[in-house]
Formats: sequence, C-alpha cells, structure tokens
Amino acid sequence: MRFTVTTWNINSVRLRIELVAKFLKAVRPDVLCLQETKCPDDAFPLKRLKRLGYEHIALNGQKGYHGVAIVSKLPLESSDVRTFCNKLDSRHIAATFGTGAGLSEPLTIHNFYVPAGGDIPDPDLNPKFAHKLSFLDEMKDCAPLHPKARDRHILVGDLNVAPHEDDVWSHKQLLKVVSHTPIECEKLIAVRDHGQWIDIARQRIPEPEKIYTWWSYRAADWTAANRGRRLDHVWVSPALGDSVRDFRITRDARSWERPSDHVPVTATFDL
DNA sequence: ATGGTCGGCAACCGA
Repeated sequence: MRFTVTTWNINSVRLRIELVAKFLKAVRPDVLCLQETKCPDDAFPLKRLKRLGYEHIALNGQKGYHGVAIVSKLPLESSDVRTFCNKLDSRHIAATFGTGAGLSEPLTIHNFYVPAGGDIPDPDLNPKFAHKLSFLDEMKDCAPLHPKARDRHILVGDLNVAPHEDDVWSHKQLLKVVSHTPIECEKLIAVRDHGQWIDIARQRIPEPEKIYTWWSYRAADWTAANRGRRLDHVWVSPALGDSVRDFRITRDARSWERPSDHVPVTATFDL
C-alpha cells in the first residue's frame, strides 16, 4: 500500500487555510502534519479540511503560539500528546494507524515542533536557547522515541535545527546562528542516533547536495539569495528504511501568496 | 556589522 505523509510549519493555519487546501488538492498526501498552527482547538478549521476529504484530525493547539495537528484521510486508531521540559507548550502530537486505515501492521507518526531557541546561542544568557537544548535532551531520553526493531514509526516536524554543513547556505557564516550551532546540531544528531532513526532526506539526497525547507521572511528576494536552511525533517525507524519510495520538498510553496516561511516536505512509502 | 519581516493579538513576544 502506498502511503504519503507531509510535514509543514504553516505559521498560522487559520491565516493560510487556503494554502493548505491548495497543497492538499495538488498532492493529496494521506497524512498532513502541521506545526505552528497558532490556533486553539475550538477554532481549528475542521470543516474546510473535512470537505477536502481529511476527516480524521488530531489536535494539540493553544492560543497564539505553537500548536501541532495531524490531519488525515485515513482513520486514526489513537492519538496522544506529550509535554517536554515541564511546560504546557503544544509541541508534540502522535497518532497511530492500524487495520482501520488498511494497514496490516500499526504505524505511528510523531509530529514535533522543537523550540526555535531565540537569538543568542548561549544557554546562560538566553533561556530560550537553554529550553531548546533541554527539549532535545528530553527527546533523546523519551522512551516512545526509541522504536524497537520491528516498530513502524515516523518522526516528522519542524525540528528547528539544520544539523549538517549542507543543510544551510553557509556553514561558516551560520556557526553562531541559532539553528546551526555545533551544540544543537550534536544534540539533534544524538536524538536521531539514540533512537536509531533514519533521516530520509539525507538517505536519498546525500551531502554535499544542499537541501533547504525554510527561507527567512527577512530577505528582499528569498529566491535570488537562496539563503535557506533545512529545519523540517522526516525520520523513520529501521523497519521502514527500505520502504521509502519518494521524498520531495514543495519549494514552490515559498512563492505562493502570503506564504509560510517553511515549505511542505513529503515522503512516500510502500507499506 | 547591521537590520531586515512575519503572525497573534492588540503592546510587544516569539520566530
């Protein structure tokens, strides 16, 4: 069975619901994982999504900030949310699909929005950076993020770290810029390796090819400068390593009207 | 070296 999942930091789902609709009509992923929905659950645009054929939706929203959602054509068997760093921030939601979705074995998707970490890359001076580092440490130690050999798990989201040299437009110029400092890159890689996750972007598009999923709003012409970063990720458990059939970044979406600063990232599997 | 732009929500905070 063909299975596709997209991750997209939408930066306000209410403001950009028509961009979500445009994407869903064009790509029709089975599951769309959103971050930065910036929307309380009772204000989430459920009806519009259901009309588009996405009737199964799990929400972990809050007012004004953060917020994650799993939007699906296929029924969910269960969903749950976790908190990190003793904060109530809405930064994680997971869903499990099973026989109701036509799967012979269960599939779990974790959707994360890792703290951005502020501007100053020093945890002693910047509590937001300290929070980001603690969040990554907690992810590393989080038992549900340690899939067993036969578990079919996918971890997606805006992880707010571009871990490798060719995940940014200039490794040298970004070494002291939050999202690419050595300490956070090491910590994200530790999360990945401790859970034995496979980073499918780099499985399919090895370095030194550049990969970006985010371009700052603060550029006169984002496409001319092309100063991007790879902040959005799709990881899979070892059991899914051989079932990846496609990986693509909808770069076009960055030039849609009133875009998010992140673009959709989509993986296709043969399950 | 610096400042540049967004969105939420109604003065700044977070990104």
